[in-house]
Order: sequence, then structure tokens, then C-alpha cells
Amino acid sequence: MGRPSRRADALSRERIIAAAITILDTEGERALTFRTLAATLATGPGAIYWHVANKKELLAAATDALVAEATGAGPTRATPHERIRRVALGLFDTIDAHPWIGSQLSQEPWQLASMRIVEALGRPLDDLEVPAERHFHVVTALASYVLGAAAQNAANARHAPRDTDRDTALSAIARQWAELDEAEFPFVRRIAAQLPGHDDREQFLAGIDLVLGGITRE
Amino acid sequence: MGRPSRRADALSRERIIAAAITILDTEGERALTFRTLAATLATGPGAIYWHVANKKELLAAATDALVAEATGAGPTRATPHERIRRVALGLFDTIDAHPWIGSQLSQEPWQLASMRIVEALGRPLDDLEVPAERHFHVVTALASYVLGAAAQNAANARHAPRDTDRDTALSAIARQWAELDEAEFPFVRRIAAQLPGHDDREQFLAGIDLVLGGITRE
DNA sequence: ACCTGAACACCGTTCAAGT
DNA sequence: ACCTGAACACCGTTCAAGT
Repeated sequence: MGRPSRRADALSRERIIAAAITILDTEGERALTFRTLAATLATGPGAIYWHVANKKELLAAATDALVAEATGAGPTRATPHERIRRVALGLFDTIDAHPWIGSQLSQEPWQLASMRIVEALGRPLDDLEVPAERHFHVVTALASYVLGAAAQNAANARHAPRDTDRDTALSAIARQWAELDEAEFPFVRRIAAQLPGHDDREQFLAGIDLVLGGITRE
Repeated sequence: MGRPSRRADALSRERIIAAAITILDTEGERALTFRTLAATLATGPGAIYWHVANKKELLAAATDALVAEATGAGPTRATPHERIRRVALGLFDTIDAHPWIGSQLSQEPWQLASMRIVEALGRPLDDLEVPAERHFHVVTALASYVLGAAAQNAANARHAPRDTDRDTALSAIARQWAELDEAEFPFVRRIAAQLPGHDDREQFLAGIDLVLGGITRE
């Protein structure tokens, strides 16, 4: 029931956010500028400020839009465990596709997006027979793991050289790890061999299972 | 055995990093500028570039210095479980005291600081009777949780209003949560009551125990 | 009500010139 | 070898002026 804009190409909060997401995804975080954004929208930088308070709010809104999509809906007839895995994996994939969300989420904590994540991860806990007093506890641990893992993965995605493929990149890091000082980094040296060939999503889900294993233990 | 500087107040990488940490801690991330830093060191901005490649490297070096301190040494005669808790809590406290580390760690993944964390968290795994093939797996999960939780906590610390104390701030958020739309956020509404009065460090350690519980489960 | 674009107050970084 | 500081190429944000 919103009043219609006079022109189809009129500026709007939604169009600004959509354009920002496109720039962030295709050109990277550093490329998002009020000038480039204004150029994309065929207007001046000042015009954007009529619809959006500032850059921080713009980034928060862009993050929220994608997180809302990732946590929304979902077919519900599944075990609680399975539902949590589904939400977590959805978030992982969203952050992987839009790596800039990773740094965003760990910077603005009580924002709407974080609340959506807590809600989506927490709702299945009732059916998991976790006592209500522990819900806050447990959902915090789950969310911390999900956000931490996703942020790490996003950072990796951001820093991966464009021209080399994943396997050779991982092998290069593994080789680097294997050459570390034995006295200072014995553990990292030893696990270097396990680095190439691992699957990020599998690894992520294994961590979820670890946490869930701890939850349903007693 | 490094050759001595001629003047005691000569610029050096160490002095620059120390000055940067002081500014970051006392004035916040936004206040760290090559100009303010240069002013603090009584020199011009260009001088800093002789010792440090750029701002990114400076932040990485500052982070590494503090993480090295947090993960270094530690009395060793304790159970593996206890050693992991100790390392994790040390990191938590360090990030709590220097919140800017939080965002730093989730932005530069394969940097030295992350490797120190992996090493410190992973070394006790041998004695925890975790099979070697799972070490990479398990240490990744632990590190993700630690970094995620610490980043969240750091973000909270950064955004807390200066003049209000913790209790009233938490109560305000709890009230806000309790007023959310029941249809959209039933879970968050319900756990709102558990928000005030919780202890961040306890909550953090409980999460560690959850993950460790999952590890030693089978 | 909404848009324009010049202008303000900054940044990180470079570089010729000094010692 | 190391330092100086002006200058370059940008930023986010504001605001008088327009429609």
C-alpha cells in the first residue's frame, strides 16, 4: 500500500541497497564509495543521503537484507539437529558468496542481522530437549562458532589470489606451514598435511556437529 | 646483537607499533592516523613508511605483538582441557582489553597471529587422545569459536555507551528484545530475560566446554 | 519532497629534498 | 640510512541551491 513513486527510475532505499550489494559483490568492499554508488545510480552523492543516514547504516541494511533471506523460511519438517545444520550452512554459503558480510557481522553486534541469526539457530532448541535455562548459553555458543567460522572463510575468500585455483593456493600455504620453526610451531607443522584437499563446507558442518554433540551430551 | 641506534629517541618499528597500540587502546580505531601517529612520535607521516610498509602491516604487527604475548608461555602442568581453557581465556581477555584486535583477526586470516592461536589451542590435543587425523578438524572448530566469541565481545565493548554501566546497558537491550514481534522473534523474546546478569567470561568458557565436550564425546 | 554538485575536512601514501 | 613535510589522489559528509 506504499504510495507509488512518480518515476520508475526514482531513487529509493531499496534501489540504493541493491546497487550497493552489486558493487560490494563484484568490485569488493573498497570499491563501494558514495561517488561510485551515485554514478551507478546516475545521481550525485548527496542524493543518497536523503534515503540513507550514512555508510554504516547502508552496510548494515545490505547485510540485513541478505541475512534475512538466508535465515528466512526453510522447509520445517526435519529433526532439530538437521534444522540447525541447515540454517548454519545457509549462512555459511551466503557469507561465502558475499564475503563482505563476514566483517560486517563481527563489527555491528546487536544489529538486526545478528538477531535473525540467533532466532534461526535458537528456535530448534526447544525440540532438542535443551532446558530453557540453557538456551541463551547454547545459542550464544552456536552463533559464535557460526560467525567465527564464516568470518574466517570469508577472509580467506577475500584474500585468495584471483588467478590461482583453490588447490594450488592451499598447497602453497601447507608448504609454508611445513617449513615453520619446529620449536615454535610443532602443531601447525604437523597438521599442514591435512590442509590441502579438505572441504570447507564439510569442515564447517563438522564443527557444528561438535558443538551440537556437546549440547546433547548429558 | 642488533646494532645500536644512535639516538635513544630514534624511530624504530617497535616504537611505532607501541605508539599505535596506545592510540588504538585509548582513542579507538578511528583515531589511528599516520598523522596523529607521526605527531605522537614527533615526526612527519612519511618517516613511518621507512619502518612499516603501510597501515595494514602496522595493524597486523600490533595484533601479532599482543597475541604472541597472550599465547606465549603459560605454566604447563595441567590437564589438556585446562590448558585449552587457559589459552582461550587469555585470548578472550586480551581481545577484551584491546577490542580492535577482534576485527583485525577476522580480517587477515593466514597471518602470524592466527597461526599462534592455532598452535596454542592445538598443542594440548595430543594429550587429549584425539586421533591425529582429526586434529586439523578440531583445532579449526576451536579457533572459530574462540575468534567468533571474542570478536562479538569486542564489538559489544566497542559499542557500549561510555557513560552507562554494563548492567543498565544489558537491561536496556533485554527490554528491547522483549518488545520484538512475537511472530518473528519468539526465541529471542524468550531468552531476553537471561541477558542481564550473565558473566561474559563464564559464558565464553561454557562454550569452550561445549566444544570440548563434543570432541571427547565418543 | 527530493535531487544536484560544489565544497569542507579529512584520509593513506608518495617523493623530492634534506641530513 | 634515515627523516621531513608538502603534495597527490582520494574519501565521507554537508549544504545552499534548485525542481
